[in-house]
Amino acid sequence: MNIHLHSEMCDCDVVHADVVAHVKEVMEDTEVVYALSDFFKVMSDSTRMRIMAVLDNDELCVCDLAEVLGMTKSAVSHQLKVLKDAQLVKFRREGKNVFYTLKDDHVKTILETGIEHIKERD
Amino acid sequence: MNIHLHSEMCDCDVVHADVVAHVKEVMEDTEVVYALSDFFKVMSDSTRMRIMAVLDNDELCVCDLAEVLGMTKSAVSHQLKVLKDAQLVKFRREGKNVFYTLKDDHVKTILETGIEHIKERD
DNA sequence: TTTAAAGTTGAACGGTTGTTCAACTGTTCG
DNA sequence: CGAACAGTTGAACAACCGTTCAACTTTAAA
Repeated sequence: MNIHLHSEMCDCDVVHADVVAHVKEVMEDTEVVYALSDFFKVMSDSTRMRIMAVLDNDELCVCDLAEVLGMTKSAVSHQLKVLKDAQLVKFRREGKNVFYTLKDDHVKTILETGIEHIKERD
Repeated sequence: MNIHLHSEMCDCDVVHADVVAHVKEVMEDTEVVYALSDFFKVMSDSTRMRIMAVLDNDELCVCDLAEVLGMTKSAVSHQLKVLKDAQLVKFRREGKNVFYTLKDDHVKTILETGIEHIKERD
C-alpha cells in the first residue's frame, strides 16, 4: 500500500494564498483520499482485474482460474489473497476445492461501471 | 503501465471444463480489462489522488499545488503529466502560471463516486 | 537584454510489488 | 496410514515506478 507520509518541504512561494487557503478548508479529508488510492491500487493490477472480470460471471476454484488466466496456481493464489484482504472477493471451501466469487453487488457495480466507462471513452 | 503479456503455462488439470468453457465465452473482452487496470493504475498513487481531490474544488497552478501538498514543483509536475496523459486533467496557461482542473464532469463523477464508496464502507 | 520565477524534463536512485520456486497445509480416496 | 491433488505461504529475484536533482524552457518585469 501507499506510504502515507510526506515532508512539508515546498520549493515555491505561495502564488495565490486565497486559493490555497480555500482548498485547505474545503478539500476532502486526507484519510479518505489515501484510502481511495489504496482501493484503486488493488484494482490497478491486470492479473487481479482479470480475476475480477472472470468472477463477474461465474464462481471458480483456484485451479480453474489458473487455467483460464494461463498462470500458476501460486501466482493466482497470491493475488486472490490481495483481493480477499481488500474485501473484493469471498470464498467457500467444498472438499479439496476453494471457490471464489465477487464479494457483493457493490463490488459488481464498481467493476461493471468501470468497464462501461472504458468502453464509452474514445 | 501494465505489461499485457502472459504465458500459457498452467500447473493444474482442468477441474471444471464446463465452467472454464463458459467463462471463456462470456468473459469481458481482454483488451477492455487491461485498459481498465491501466485506468485504475493512474488513480492508485496517493499523490495523484490528492492532486485530483484538490482540483475537484478549485483551479490551481503547479506552485499552489506544491504548497498544498507539501511537495516540490518537480514531483507535482511529473504526476500532472501522468494525469494529463490519462486525460484526467486539463490545463491553461496564464502568464507565468499553468492552471490545472479536472478534465470534465465524467472525471468528477468517477472521483466523487469513489469517495462516496470509501465513506460508506466499514 | 538581463534577471527572476514558474514549470517541464531526463537520468538515476531506492522502495515497492508481482511472479517464481520450494515447502508446506488440508482434503479425499484407496 | 499414505499417496495424490488443491491450495497457501514465505523468500528472493526482477521489473516497475515515484521522488530527487540538475538542467532546461518560457514568460514577465526591470
